[in-house]
Amino acid sequence: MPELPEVEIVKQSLSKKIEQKRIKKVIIKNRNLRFKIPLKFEKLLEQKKIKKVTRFSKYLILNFNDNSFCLIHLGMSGTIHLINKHIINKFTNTSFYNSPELPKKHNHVEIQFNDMSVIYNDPRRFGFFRFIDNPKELKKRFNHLGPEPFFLSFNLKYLLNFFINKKKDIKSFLLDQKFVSGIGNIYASEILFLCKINPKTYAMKLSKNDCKKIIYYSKSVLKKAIEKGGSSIRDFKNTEGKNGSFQKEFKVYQRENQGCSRKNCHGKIKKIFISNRSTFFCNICQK
DNA sequence: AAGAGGCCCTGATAGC
DNA sequence: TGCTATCAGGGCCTCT
Repeated sequence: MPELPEVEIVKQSLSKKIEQKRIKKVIIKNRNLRFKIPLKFEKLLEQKKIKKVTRFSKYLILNFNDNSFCLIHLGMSGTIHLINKHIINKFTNTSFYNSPELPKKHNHVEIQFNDMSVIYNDPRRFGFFRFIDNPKELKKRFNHLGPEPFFLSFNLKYLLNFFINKKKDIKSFLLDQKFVSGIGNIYASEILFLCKINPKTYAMKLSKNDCKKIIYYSKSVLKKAIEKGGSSIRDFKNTEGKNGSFQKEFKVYQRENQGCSRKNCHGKIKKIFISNRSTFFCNICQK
């Protein structure tokens, strides 16, 4: 589910629901996520108060009052569910895992508060939870990541400089979190369509104007997706179980063989694979 | 150093 | 009905 806009939607609802609350209990059902959750993890979180919930790129960050953090990544299939206590009390006093509101399988992590519980579900287990001791450590975790499209540092000078002698396609760079962080496979195709740039174009071949368009549309696509509550393909819902609607705005993603939506373009949407990831583009207006 | 490719994992769907 | 193959929103690691 989760590129930057979907993670932002989760962040917004988590902020509303758990900020200023104290973690009462943490119950781990399956420690084998992307990185194994250490045995001491529960103790590190219990009794900590959540000062703020923030996000960087596709990472969720629980900021605790004592300046420690919990870093959460949703991988490919991670979802977060909020369950109110009055519901769970009908089922069990100790765990929310059996709530009928949850998926039946793959609920791995439960963080309990007085009045509610946060449940992490992840069938493919590509996501992770990590306790971070201090702000310096946190910063270190993000050291290798490029700017988000929204940052001022994601500017023309940065792109032109980055693309010098880069003999690799632009689609791969949009997915490369070291170059720009937060864009994933869906929005990469959507952004390049709006730019009218072929996804296989080598980065070093892009004009100044191409770079300007990439900057502009990276921001605008992500911003609009956030406004629409994210994209709900397969099972993405916000923590209250509501669907996003940006999937209705897709111009190319999952539109193979359909006509180009651009006025006066008679092109057809093609699907190709670039570094093993599906890539969609119009065969006419993207050259 | 840049770039290509494999791999982690489960589930949904397509094709026989 | 049930097999097998392929693909899915991500990112890390290794090899050349």
